Amino acid sequence: MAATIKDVATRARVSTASVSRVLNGTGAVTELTRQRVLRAAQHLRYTPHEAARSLITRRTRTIGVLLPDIHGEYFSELIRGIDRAARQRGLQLLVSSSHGDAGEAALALRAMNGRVDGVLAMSPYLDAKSLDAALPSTLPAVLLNTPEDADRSPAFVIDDFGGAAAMVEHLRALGYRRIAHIAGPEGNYESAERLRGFHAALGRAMSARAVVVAGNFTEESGYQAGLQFAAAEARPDAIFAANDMMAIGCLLALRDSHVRVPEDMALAGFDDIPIARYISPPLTTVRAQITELGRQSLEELARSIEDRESVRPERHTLSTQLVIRESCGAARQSAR
Amino acid sequence: MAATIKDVATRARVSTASVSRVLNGTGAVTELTRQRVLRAAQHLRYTPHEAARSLITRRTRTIGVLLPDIHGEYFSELIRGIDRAARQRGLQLLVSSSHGDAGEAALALRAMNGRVDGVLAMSPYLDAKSLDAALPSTLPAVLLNTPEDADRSPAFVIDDFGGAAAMVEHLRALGYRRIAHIAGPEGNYESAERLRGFHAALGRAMSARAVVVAGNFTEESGYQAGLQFAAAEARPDAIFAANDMMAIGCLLALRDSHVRVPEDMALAGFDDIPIARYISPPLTTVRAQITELGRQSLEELARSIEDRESVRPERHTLSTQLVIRESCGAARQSAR
DNA sequence: TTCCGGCTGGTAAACGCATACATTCGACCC
DNA sequence: GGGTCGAATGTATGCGTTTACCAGCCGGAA
Repeated sequence: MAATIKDVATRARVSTASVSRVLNGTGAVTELTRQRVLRAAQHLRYTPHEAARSLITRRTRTIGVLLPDIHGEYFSELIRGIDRAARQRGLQLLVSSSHGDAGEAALALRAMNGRVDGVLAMSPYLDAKSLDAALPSTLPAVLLNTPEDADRSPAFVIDDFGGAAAMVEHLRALGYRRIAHIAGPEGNYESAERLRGFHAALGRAMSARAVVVAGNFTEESGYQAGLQFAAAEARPDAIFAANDMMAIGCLLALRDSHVRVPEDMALAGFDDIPIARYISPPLTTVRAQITELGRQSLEELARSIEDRESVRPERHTLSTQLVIRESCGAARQSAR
Repeated sequence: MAATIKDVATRARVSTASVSRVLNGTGAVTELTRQRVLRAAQHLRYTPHEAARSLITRRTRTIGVLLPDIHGEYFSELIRGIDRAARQRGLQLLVSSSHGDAGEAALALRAMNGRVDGVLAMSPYLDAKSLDAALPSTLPAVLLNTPEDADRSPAFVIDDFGGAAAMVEHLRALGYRRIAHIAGPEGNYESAERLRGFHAALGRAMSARAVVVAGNFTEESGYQAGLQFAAAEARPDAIFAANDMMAIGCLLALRDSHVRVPEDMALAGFDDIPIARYISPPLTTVRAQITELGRQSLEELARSIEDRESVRPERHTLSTQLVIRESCGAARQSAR
């Protein structure tokens, strides 16, 4: 059994109140008792029981993080941003991953109740309202890449539509006309937005006959799509994948099919994960500020925990940026 | 204010004890009261306060994870393994990253006290004994890649020595004689072991005149080392980097210096992070079972939480495997 | 009818801590 | 020397749960 505050009090021959006062630096104490308490605590290797503590202080200094996955470069970047900001503010992170449906997410949320001061939730498959509904209504939350506006929580989203549109315009400006798209998973908000941007930038005529292949954000699905494009009788001259991992899978398929990139076919991705600039040819892509997404949403959450009144359920959109490398045959640039 | 068990009890016109019994399925209750409680709980959207709960049950169903960093492919893989195993067992993860020194780590550990059932700690800079010392002595723990054996905690480590030695032997078998090493950071256990393996496999004579450049596991440090090798008057014919990220940085430097890999210089890494097979030439490296490291250590921790008696402070070593790709000029293989 | 035993369900204590409030004690002033 | 005031410390309550223990009730057996 670990030592409790009582043990320390007994050993220091003071009351538990004094121990608490010394250890938290609250209230006045004589130097003598201070020393006595400190010595006793040290001797017993006393560490306060945080659960008991937060029960009464109503503060946990912990943020719950709800993600659909935790693996891969995208989430690694996201968590990096969250983690940095959290560490800076001395907050802990209680993470929970893989939530296929609303039920699972609700379950995870329940497990967090009473153990976190707020929740950061990414639910590209779940609209904000049902997530809001699953949340204890008093718990501050910030939503990431969520379809609709929430009633009570701020949201941070990547400008998927704008980014995709910009990329397609870039491809058109380079002269590509038969532009195909590898879409992300069905029902995913970001997939949908990127697809919407793709169509919007193509314009009505091209959009109508544009080839869109279904993918699911994995390398493997990109590979399959790539094989399909390579074998097609009317090959596209450019492929825009809804994320970088699929673009990479596609690249490998094209390589295996002896289709040269960018000479025979241009290839572009989305996200600008670190790996994008290492492959060859370096991948032209859309930079999404993923780390920044994590950082800003945590900052906002921390703010709304400190001052619950100041919270407004606004929607913040993070801009994207075209990153032109070599996979689309545009002017050569250094990959570094 | 969120609803408490009392509110539910009041609304259902029963005692809190009955509510607890219904919700936890413990103890006998009439179907009538069961329905009443369930309805009241649902109406109030009641969710138990986990902190209060774990205070009395002495169970948190949460694992504390202490890592030096949380970012990059290596840790992403590690967390993936941990997360999978945790999810399977219904455990939550309280993560804490970036612990430069023992003091910081101890602080993080304190913040976890009373909120976790056990701790998974990776401290390549910290020996097990001082970590053990910082831990509340009753808290089960499992150590990752730790220098020494712990007195009371099991440890899981990668066979860094064996892996490095195998790689160097492979390079020697290919005919390389001037083999250089880019070492990991000073004081890091894995760096030291990999360096030790490097020297051991070279044998006394070659080892004595082998060039070792200091790095710190980052791409940038690998890049700097690469520049250095390219400019050296007596160029090495092969470079073995202590991890893949440095190998990649080195590769970029060599490319910038117009040194061809593997024709002019062979290059090998360590870890086999996902990116290793995407770069060109695909990187010959040592596969470390990082995901497995995470999985197994979590499993062991979960076991020792369930049955504290069964714990023995054993040291488990995970084997490594040579992954031969193209960066060392060995027989060409498919990168997929 | 009486008594006993098994279900139900309530009462209250405990988990470890912070803190409002009460108490004590010494110093200081008149 | 008595009174006042403030600092130091102790006492006790409550945070939201679970659970040991006990009381009541009902049915069945004698």
